[in-house]
Amino acid sequence: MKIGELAARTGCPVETIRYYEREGLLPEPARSSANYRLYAEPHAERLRFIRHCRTLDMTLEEIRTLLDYHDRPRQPCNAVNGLIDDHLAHVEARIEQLQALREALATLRSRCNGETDSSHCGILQELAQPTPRELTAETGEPSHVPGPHRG
Amino acid sequence: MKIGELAARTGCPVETIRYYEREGLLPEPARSSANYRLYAEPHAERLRFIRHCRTLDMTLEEIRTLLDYHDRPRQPCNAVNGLIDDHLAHVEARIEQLQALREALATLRSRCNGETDSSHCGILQELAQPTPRELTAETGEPSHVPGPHRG
DNA sequence: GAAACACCCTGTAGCCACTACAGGGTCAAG
DNA sequence: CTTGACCCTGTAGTGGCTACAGGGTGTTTC
Repeated sequence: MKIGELAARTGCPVETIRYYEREGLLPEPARSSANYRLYAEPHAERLRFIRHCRTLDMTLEEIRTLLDYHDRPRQPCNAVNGLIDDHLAHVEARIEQLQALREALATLRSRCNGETDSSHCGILQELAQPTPRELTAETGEPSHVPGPHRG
Repeated sequence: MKIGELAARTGCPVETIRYYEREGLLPEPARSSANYRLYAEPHAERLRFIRHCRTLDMTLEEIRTLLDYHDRPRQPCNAVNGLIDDHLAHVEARIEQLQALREALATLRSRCNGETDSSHCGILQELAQPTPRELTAETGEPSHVPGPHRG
């Protein structure tokens, strides 16, 4: 099958498939006489594996590691457990951060008393204050889970 | 004060201050005879405002909008409320996504039965399956809140 | 007065995981 | 023979920084 069909079957954009190939996550497929990429079922399976991991917000680096275990199955799988555990910890840490954020935003939101003139807006006044310590504090290891702004 | 002192006072790295200036969030300060940036207290206040917003995971674009209200205070502040509400909604949506993610990861984690050989690892087998619909589904508007991987 | 050092400057490239072109080739249908 | 859908490579852009390279400035110390 050509790249468009693979894309349709897996729900992964064509450009992203080529990107994964450049990144070495997908092997280079065969080519037709017109230099079109020609994929078979194993490619589709591997791509589904990658996309499944991506919906779990794993980095490409983490996925590379998992694919490595997948490709060389004689290794012990403890490291797979460890990778998942670490990732789970990252996600949980990020949830806690975002919950604190939600609290802070809700408090902020309650500052506005309905003045029509933004020079008296409590939200803007609050934001002009230095950031409270509990939001500034380093939370140990970096979380590696993105925040609220994604396409 | 020079840029290093401003950085120390606000906890914002020097490079980031220059970046905010390039982005038009901080006005261009006066310069010394040696072409060093010279800041005064209003610059520090504005920078604290920006950093406070950033700890609330607002985008620079959102912050630009808020600064606009801050700078031209005769405008009504309803839009400020709206911006905060929208942002809060993004954060809440992202929390829900991450909670679903946590569930999925926990389920995945439970798949490993302790086999020593990764060819029998239930986690890898599970990941090789197509992504379940509930994780694939489009959730309406994009969330714009980052996921679990951040420095 | 010179050397060491901390600080400052500009400009550019890198990070991640894509996404979006530009500029071209291929192929089947009408 | 032209339209249109698909494919190719390569490059640049996204956000919010971060990290240089390659230079200038200013104070301190020998």
